[in-house]
Amino acid sequence: MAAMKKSDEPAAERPAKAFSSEVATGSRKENASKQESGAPFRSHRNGTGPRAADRIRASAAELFYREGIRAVGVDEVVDRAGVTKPSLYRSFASKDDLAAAYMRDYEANFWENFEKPGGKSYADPREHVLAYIKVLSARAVATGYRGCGLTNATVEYPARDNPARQVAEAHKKLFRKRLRELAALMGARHPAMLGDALLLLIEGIYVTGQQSEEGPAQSALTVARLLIDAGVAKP
Amino acid sequence: MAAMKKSDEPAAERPAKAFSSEVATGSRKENASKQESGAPFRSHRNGTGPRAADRIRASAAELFYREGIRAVGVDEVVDRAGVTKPSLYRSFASKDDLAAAYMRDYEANFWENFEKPGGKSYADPREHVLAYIKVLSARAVATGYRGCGLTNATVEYPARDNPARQVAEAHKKLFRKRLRELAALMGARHPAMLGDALLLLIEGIYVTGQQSEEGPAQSALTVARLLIDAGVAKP
DNA sequence: TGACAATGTTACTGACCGGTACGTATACAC
DNA sequence: GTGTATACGTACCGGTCAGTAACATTGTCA
Repeated sequence: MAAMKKSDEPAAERPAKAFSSEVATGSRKENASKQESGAPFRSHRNGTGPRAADRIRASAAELFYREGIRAVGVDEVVDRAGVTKPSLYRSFASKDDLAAAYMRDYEANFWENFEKPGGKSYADPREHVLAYIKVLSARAVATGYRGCGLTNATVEYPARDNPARQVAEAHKKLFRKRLRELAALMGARHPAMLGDALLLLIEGIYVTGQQSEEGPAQSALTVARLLIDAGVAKP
Repeated sequence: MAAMKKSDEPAAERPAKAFSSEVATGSRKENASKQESGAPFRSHRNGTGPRAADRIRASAAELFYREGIRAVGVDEVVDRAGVTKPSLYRSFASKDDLAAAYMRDYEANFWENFEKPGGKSYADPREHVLAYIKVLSARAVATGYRGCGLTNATVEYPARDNPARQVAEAHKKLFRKRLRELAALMGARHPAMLGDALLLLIEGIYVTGQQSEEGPAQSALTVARLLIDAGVAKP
């Protein structure tokens, strides 16, 4: 029932380029053709190419992110992964369990993106946060942006006991804490409030970014600067 | 195919107390019991109680808002409405069409709530926006809050051609325009930017409000004041 | 009273969905 | 080589879903 295999491969936060899966030896390229028939995945585990479970994770990551979890059936996931349904249910107890694994992978990837926005580390917390928001808001106004997978999951699954939602909820709690921490490091007069302000702004970017291109995310960086400057200024 | 009956009864924005439907003569009370069997709705249109289509709208509004559109089947909608499936399909071409109607109803209700927050009109645009955010953020930290139905629909339906999404997208465009307008009336130096800042904040409230109670929405009113004051101040 | 509009009743369809029973191929141990 | 564990596929199941067909029933209004 509660199998819960451990995550070792982060899911995609950016829409395209989802497949990665550097777990197994091989490094087969997998361009996003709806149903690759050329170069069929050699079955029965012969050393080249990722295992079924990893292919499923990658397939689920891409499909769940782009179309939503509820909208995607397990058949579509396994088809895209080039495996069969029993392979899915050997590694995951249920679709809900797969969705939870997707959430964990997504979260791991999120923290990479957040802690090193644009691939760079930042010593200054202010520059750190602004860099993240800059990268984020650029992505958010691009075509096909679908927001934060974790946020979207809380919208798709309002029930508290849903496994995917639980991962997402826990993450959001952590994220809030981290932002407050960074606000404190900035020297904010009210770190909790500045952290919350930044969180509201960031979640606003996530969600408006998928409502339309040319959305309000354009203004986000300026707003973030304003919030931070107002929050750390001497009274 | 594209029937699209006109809306005349707004959907609920607050979670509880969804049924209203003042269209027909009667005003039967409808407390939210999962499957009211007492006082069965007198069928065949006898003058008391709302028509089938209205009951369906009300039922859909409550269920779609609380559980999400995809999560609710048409059977559940008609069961709760106390009508039968053919009645649904006599008034709505498809579930998608019903969802679009739900969106239109929701939007009508939204504008009422937005233009008269707490039931009051405001001459001062600053007080107007702040009043809305005050009412909103209070609701957003309450148990069972589910955010904005229109926003949620854009998350549930990423495909641009989905009828419900189209209503939601159009609404968000209008809402952005309205906020920029109010920002201009406040005397903002950059009305477009202040409007966007407020939009990002409000959408942030919607979405974080359903992630947890005690969320960052607590700080929203203070943040809004800060944004407005910074945006209208003399340079 | 009779036509009509609105609704209910029953039963059905075909597609899809999550999930599984069971057989099969490969790799490795000995 | 044979045994065994592992990784995978084939084929299927029962349930649910959106949507429909055909007909019965009731109230309204002319």
